[in-house]
Amino acid sequence: MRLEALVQESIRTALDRLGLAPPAEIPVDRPPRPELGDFTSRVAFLLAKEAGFSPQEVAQRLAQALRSSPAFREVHAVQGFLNFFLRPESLHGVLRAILAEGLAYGKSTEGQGRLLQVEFVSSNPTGPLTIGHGRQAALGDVLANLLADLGFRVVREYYLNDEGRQIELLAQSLWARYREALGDPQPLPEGGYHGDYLIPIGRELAEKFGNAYPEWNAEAKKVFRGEVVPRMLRLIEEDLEAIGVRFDVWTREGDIIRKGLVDEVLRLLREKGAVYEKDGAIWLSAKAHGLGRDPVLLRSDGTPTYLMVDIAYHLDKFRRGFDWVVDVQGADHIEEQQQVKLALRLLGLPEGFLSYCLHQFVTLKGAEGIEKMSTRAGRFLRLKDLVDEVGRDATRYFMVMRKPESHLVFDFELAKKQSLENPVYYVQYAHTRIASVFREAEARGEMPEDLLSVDLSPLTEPEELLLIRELDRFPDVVRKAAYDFAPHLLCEYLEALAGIFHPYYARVRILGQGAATPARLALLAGLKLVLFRGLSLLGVRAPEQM
RNA sequence: GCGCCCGUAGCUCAGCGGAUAGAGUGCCGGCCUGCGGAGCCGGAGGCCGCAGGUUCAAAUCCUGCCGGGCGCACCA
Repeated sequence: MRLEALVQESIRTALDRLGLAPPAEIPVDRPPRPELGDFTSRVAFLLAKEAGFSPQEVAQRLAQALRSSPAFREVHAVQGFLNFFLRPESLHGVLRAILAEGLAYGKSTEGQGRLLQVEFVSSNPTGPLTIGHGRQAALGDVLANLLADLGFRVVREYYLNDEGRQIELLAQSLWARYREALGDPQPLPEGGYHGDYLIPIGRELAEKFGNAYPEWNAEAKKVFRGEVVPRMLRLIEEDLEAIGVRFDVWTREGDIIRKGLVDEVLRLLREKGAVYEKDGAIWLSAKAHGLGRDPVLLRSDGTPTYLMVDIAYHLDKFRRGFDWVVDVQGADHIEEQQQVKLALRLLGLPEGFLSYCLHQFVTLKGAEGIEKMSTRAGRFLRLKDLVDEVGRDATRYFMVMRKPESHLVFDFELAKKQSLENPVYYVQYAHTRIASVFREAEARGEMPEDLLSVDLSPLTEPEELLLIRELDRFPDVVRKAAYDFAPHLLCEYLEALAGIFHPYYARVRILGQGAATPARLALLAGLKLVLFRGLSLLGVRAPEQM
C-alpha cells in the first residue's frame, strides 16, 4: 500500500475508535522539516469545532489511539498537527513493492483508455521552428507521455495551416528571392518573410524555372505556393526530429473546409442566434457572453477566418470521437481560446471537452541580439540549431523545467555545461552513477541473484529511509504533473531524488559492507528505476555511461 | 483603456490555506589514499511588489494599486 493511504487508513480507524466522524477527505502531507516526522495530518483542525475540543486536544486523543498501530514508530500531537514517524519496516515494504512493479511503477489505468488528443506546435509552414516552438514541442510531448501513463489513449496531432494570406505572402517572398537570384531584385511584399532560409530556395528555383515567371500573377502564385509549402514542411520535420517529437496525425486547414464543417458550424451558430451580419461579414456575438469584442467568422468576401476554421476543427475533433482534447498554445492565443471555448459551448459540446495548456514565451540568455524573435522578420534562432548546440536532452529538459505559465529564460551556457551545475546532468549522473556501481558490484560478485528477495532490514540510514519515502511519491508526481499540465514538477522531483542520492553516495559505501550491501543495491535499483521512468517521461535519455 | 498571465534570496525559479518560506546558481569558508571529485560539507543572503480584507492560520484566497509579458486585425 502507498504510504499516504496507509496513514489515511490508520487515521480513519483511530477516528472510528474515538467515535468521531471522519471528514470527507483526510488530509495527509509531508511536513516541512524532517524532525516533524515522515507524514503529517491537520485532520484535528477540521474536527475540532464539531468535537468541541481544541485542535491540540483532538490531536492528542488521536495520537493516543494511533500509537498501537504497527506501522508507526511514533505519533506526535504538536500544535494541533498529527505527526507520524514510520517504522523502517513500513518503508522497506514500499521499496519491495516498487521493485516488484518494475517499469509499470507510476502508471495507472484511471484514464480508462479514453481517447485524448494533444494538439501542439501547429506552427504555420512559413519557416523553420524557432526555440519558442521548441518549448511547445517539448511541453506537448511530455504532457502526452504523462497522460499516456495515466491510461489515456493519446494521439499527438499537428494542425497545419497551409492556406490563406500568410502562405501567399510567403510564396511571394520566395518569388522575390527567385527574381533576386536571376539578377532582377524585387521588393519583398509588405509584411513578407525576410528570413535567409528563402534565399537558397529562390536560387534553386531560378535554376529550375529560368525566367518562366517574370511577373507575380495568379499562375506564379499557384506555382510558388506549391513549391514553398513542402519545403517548409521539410524544415519543420527536421526541427521536430532534432528535438525528438513525432506526430501521429497531421490535419490540414483545407481538410476541415472540404468536409463542409465551416458551413455546418455557421448554420448551427445561426440557429442559436449567436451570429449576426454587419458590413457584409458574419460576426460572433461574443460580447453578449462576456468577452471583450465580437470577432469575424466569415469575411465580407465570403472566406472563413482562422478562428472560424479553428472552431470547425474542434467540432471535427469531437466528431472523431475524442473524449478530451488538450491544446498547447502560446500566450498570444489567449483571446482566441476564449472565443473557441465560447463557440463550443454554444454548439453544445460537453464542458471540459477542450483544455488549453497556455505557455509564456522563451527568451535566450547568453545569446545577444536574438532575444526577441519573429519568424516573419527573419530574426530567430532555429530550434535545430539550438539542439545541435546544447543537445536534445538539455533542450527538452530546460524547455519543461519551468511551469508553462511562467516566462522561460533559457540559459544557453548552463544548458551546454557538462557538469552538475546543469540540472539535467545532475539527474542523469545519478542514474549513471548507480549503473556504474552495479557494474562494479557485478565485477566483484556482490550483485544479488534476486533483488526482490533481499533482506532490506539493514536500510536504516536517514538518507535511505528518506529516499524510499521520496520514491513512494513518484505516482503522485506523475498524476499532478499530468493533470495540472505541470511537467516542471517532475524535473523538480528528479532533482530532489538526485539531491538525496549524491550526498548519500559520498558519505556511505555501498559495496563490501556485508548484509548492508545487497540491501543498498536494492535501494539503488529502486532509485534507478524511478530515475529512468522520470527521465523517459521527459524524453530525456537515462544513460548507463556518460 | 479592456482581457489573460507573472512579480518570492544578487540571478533563474519552486512552494499557491497550515508549524522556523525552499532549491539551483553566484558569494564566503572547509573537504581530494577506496564504488565515476563530472564530487561533498558548512555559512552569509528574504518587509514572499505595495495597501486593505477574509480566516484559528495568508507568500498562498478576495479587492484595489504599482511594475513586467502577451493579446485586443474582415493576420494566422
